Amino acid sequence: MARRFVLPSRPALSVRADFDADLNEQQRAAVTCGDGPKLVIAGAGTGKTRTLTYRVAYLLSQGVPPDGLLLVTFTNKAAREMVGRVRELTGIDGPRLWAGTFHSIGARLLRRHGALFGYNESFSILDESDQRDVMRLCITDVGVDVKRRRFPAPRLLCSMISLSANTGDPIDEILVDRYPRFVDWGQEIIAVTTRYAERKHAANAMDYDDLLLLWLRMLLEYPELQQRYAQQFRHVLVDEYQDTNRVQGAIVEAIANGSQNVADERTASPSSSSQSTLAGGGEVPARSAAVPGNLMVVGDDCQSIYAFRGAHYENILGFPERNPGTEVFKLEVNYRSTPQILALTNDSIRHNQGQFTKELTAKRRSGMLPALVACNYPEQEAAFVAERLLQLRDEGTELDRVAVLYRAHSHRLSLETTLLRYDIPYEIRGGLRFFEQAHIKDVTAYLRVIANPQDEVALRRLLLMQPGVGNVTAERVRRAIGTTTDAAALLRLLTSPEVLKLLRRHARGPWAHLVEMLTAVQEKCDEPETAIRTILLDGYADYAAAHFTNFDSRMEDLEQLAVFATQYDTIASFLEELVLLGELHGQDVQDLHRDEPRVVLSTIHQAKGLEWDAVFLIHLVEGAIPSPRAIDEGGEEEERRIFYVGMTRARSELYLSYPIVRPGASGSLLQQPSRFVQELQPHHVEPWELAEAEPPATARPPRAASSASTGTRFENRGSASSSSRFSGFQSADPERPWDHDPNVDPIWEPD
DNA sequence: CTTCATTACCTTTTT
DNA sequence: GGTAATGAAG
Repeated sequence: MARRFVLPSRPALSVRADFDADLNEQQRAAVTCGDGPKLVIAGAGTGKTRTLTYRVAYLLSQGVPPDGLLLVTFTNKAAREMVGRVRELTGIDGPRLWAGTFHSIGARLLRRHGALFGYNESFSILDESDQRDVMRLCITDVGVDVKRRRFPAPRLLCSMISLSANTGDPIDEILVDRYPRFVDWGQEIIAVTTRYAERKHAANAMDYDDLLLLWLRMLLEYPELQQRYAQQFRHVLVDEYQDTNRVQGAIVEAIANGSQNVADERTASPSSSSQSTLAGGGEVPARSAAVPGNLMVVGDDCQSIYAFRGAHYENILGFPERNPGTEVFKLEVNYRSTPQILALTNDSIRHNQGQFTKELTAKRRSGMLPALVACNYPEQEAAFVAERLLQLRDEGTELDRVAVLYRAHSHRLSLETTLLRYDIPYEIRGGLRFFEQAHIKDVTAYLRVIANPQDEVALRRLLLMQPGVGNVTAERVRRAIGTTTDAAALLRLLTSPEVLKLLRRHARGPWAHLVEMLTAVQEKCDEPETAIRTILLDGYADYAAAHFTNFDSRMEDLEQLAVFATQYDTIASFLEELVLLGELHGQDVQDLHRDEPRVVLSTIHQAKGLEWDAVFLIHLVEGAIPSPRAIDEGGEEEERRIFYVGMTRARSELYLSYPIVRPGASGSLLQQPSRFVQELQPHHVEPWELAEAEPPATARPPRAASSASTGTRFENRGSASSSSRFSGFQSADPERPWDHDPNVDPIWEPD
């Protein structure tokens, strides 16, 4: 028997947090509760983040060591902010908290334990376009007779696989449910996806889903690891739990309940249960919930908007049943929005069934009624937003405290051109990601090949950039090289006679240059910034000049990439951040230059968790929201939740607008306002009437407007800011958007 | 074999 | 506007 050694309990930290003064009663209850499973239902604007950070601070103050906490957030940015806040509250200098997204924590653990699944610690992480590249190769590998009938595009195949991974349903089931038109291709699709897994594995590369799946497999198939992490992470906290999927739910429950489950897992043969589960899909096994651990999940079922990527609404709804003894906390005091906005959002979400009952009450003072603005055309809607933005700025609301939100990226197009015309500075969130642009991927491909010499995707990218090298040569080179885990060995292979003889004569000069560049990068593998600058100076700048029309802006991007890279000590850590941290645009890079306040343009999805003084929700028409394609996925209720999330971002002013006419090539279509707008009780909103000022004599009177231009201005009747008037469109460019389409008939009549 | 041009098809939301 | 598949010229 081992000797018994008792560790003294750690001294409590000097915590600056005032748990009495800083929190309301509901928050304090959640922050200071004891052990066991906890579900915190935190309505929009009720101080969810505050509660979570104070909970962490509280646990630390109770002597829980920093690395005994696992804090899972929805974005890495949120994790950084929370850790910073905890640092302020506890006075701990850089607590070694495990905080991050599921994906980044998964990556961190798999760097350590990936060998269990045949990966080494320098595995690459594939983004979506990498996945598509691999998938395209797999289709040719399998030799699908694409001509016979339309075979799903690589992009579709990737989303099938991803959906299968995140829901746990096997591919053929996914086909039947979501892609019935491809059911006939079932055999081939399975062959291709199998090949995809092989290629990925051979490249020592994981995709996003692997970071979750392999993490879960690690816990389920290796009970000693499960036990180890269950003992280390005595407290698991999960934010935005309503948007977790089955795999993520299983991961946290496996950790939180690991110490108890170990006995079960050992008796039940682990290989039989878990392998079948994960290899081919199938059910994620129901966790045996004998003695639940310290798992606190925080979320708002009303804000679950990620079903499209496998978010499992049941995770949060069924949490109390799955975890007996769950204590449920509710945060219902809203600090964000005015009572008027809250009344409207409560009214809207009431139309959903199946949710935890809660009624948010407002803490803030009374404000203006939310505005309901019917517009003729998208361009008029955009002009309204632009004019109102200028007014708000005049009234003292800076543009960076305002956001314009929409359901889909495409809805912002007319707005963007209008803002340019008005010279209103704006910032777009999302859309194409920084690191997914071709020139960024080109440059990082050099780094990837050095960091992970097996990275076939990156190597292939480099090869195809070489003159005289195409698909066929690239594939031959890959075969000739085989697999190496050593960068130096790879460089030697690249210059070996076997490889060189595959090249055409005129390709050999550039080839030598490629190898030189890679060698230079290898020498700089501890200085990502220098490595990037070397690549740029040694040749990529020339390549870009020859291949891109907008050479200048691309080089600026790359310069910013180099600046960003200064934060990292190694190429490996730099690359990992880059892939997992999607949003580089907004915060980290561009703000270096312009510090002028800018209005934010964003999808509702990306606005999650944020707030602004004034929010415009635009394009609220049937066909846009709810999105027709979404009806058979998350369903109407999820779309209503998206609408709800959008509205609840607003602190003081909320504008709901919709264009009535959709101009099209073959004439114009009349559109209905979104059902979510129509179902609102009228007394919760104030209709604003748009009327256009008489145009300058030089311009032709707009046809559609002629019927509506009885008044020359709109008024926001009785609102707090009624002194300001909508001044019409005189300042607009003479080239008026509604003149573009002479086929448009004035089919809209004001009532 | 590579490269360029032309075609058809789609574009909800993202780590 | 963007990507993917196809065909034709060098």
